[in-house]
Amino acid sequence: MALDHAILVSLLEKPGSGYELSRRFERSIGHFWTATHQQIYRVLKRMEADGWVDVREVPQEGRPDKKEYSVSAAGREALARWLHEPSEPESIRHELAVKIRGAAFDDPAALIAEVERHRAAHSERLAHYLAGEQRDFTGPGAPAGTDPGRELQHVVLRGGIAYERMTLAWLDDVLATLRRLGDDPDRRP
Amino acid sequence: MALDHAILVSLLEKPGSGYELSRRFERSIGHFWTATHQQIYRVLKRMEADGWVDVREVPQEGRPDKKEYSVSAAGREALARWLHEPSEPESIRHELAVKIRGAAFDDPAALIAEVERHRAAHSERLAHYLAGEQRDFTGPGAPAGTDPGRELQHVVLRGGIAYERMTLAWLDDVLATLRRLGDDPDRRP
DNA sequence: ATGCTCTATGCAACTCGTTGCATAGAGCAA
DNA sequence: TTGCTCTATGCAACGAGTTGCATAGAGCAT
Repeated sequence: MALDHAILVSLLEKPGSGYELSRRFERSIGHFWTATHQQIYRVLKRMEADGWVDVREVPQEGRPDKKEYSVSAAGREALARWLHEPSEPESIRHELAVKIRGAAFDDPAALIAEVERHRAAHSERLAHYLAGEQRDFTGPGAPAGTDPGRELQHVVLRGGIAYERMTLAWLDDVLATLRRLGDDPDRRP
Repeated sequence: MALDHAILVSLLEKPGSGYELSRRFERSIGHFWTATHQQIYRVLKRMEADGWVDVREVPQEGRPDKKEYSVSAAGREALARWLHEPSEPESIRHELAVKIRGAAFDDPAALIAEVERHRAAHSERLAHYLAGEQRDFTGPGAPAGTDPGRELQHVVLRGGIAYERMTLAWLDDVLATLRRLGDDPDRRP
């Protein structure tokens, strides 16, 4: 149940409404934790009932009013408790890997287009991460200083960048393998 | 619902019982798709009802009888259909990344032990993958030849190896960052 | 004898996550 | 004026995944 805690972290970085959170989960937080607006609204409601967050009705002009959530003292304690709990190393769920092994029982070459689509998506993500890094951390216009929060956000982003680079290299390896199998499945030493 | 297809792939590679599948999902398949025995038994039952797998009662000595499942023609077709469908690039869910960003609102240094635990686990996994690669693919005793199935299993394993290496390097980066923040959070330019 | 682990299968209850749909006012374009 | 998109919140139903428990015979150790 880490969505609760991901929301707490995001609200500590900046208070906001359910809608705003769902937008954030499509971008920065979403790079390492996804959630739909449905999940977010439901969890916010539960956390409000548990007293982990405070709500403030914010009237707006030209758009519907919103409920701005912020983390309460109890919420901070819940987060601290979770931070001190050990957690299991992630187990990956890589659908594409299942498809690649499954391709042995179908036509391996038919997977090439699919892998190329994935490669393009990861290439785009990498470009997006690198642009964000320039903008927020390493570029000339980026704020200077050594705020711990910023440094930690940066190291997480570096993880995303490393992940995308590794994935691109692997997908190239996969493509080369699929092409080799498609080329000449028979005449071979 | 890729668990269905992961099971089909595993059964095509080698028929087996629900119990055997759950063991496999702790090892080779489990490196990129996890499942408990509960899930596996339930999905096998559904796939049997849908005619995707055939069952054979196998009496055994010294241990309970088992049901050996194998993929039917309808199951192969279902797998082929899925292989030709496009799928979304994975969205990662990295709990540790949430914790790292959350550490800004607690004590960053308190996370060091946790990150070290993860590092040790990934290091062990890498060693396990490398041993498996030696045994099955690159070592002197490994079977020669260019079976497409083996080549595809190998490229998936190379992906696992690349992932673990990347993760280890990133965790070292994370540790260095956490130690830097713990060292001297005050006296700094 | 007693308890432990391993093989082997399964039910029941629960939480987590997804999908479809609904509401509602503002702004904008054809 | 009709339809589209954006902000903003939410219900209902379903499917995926987890956890706890139960059964049951074989082998092994104390």
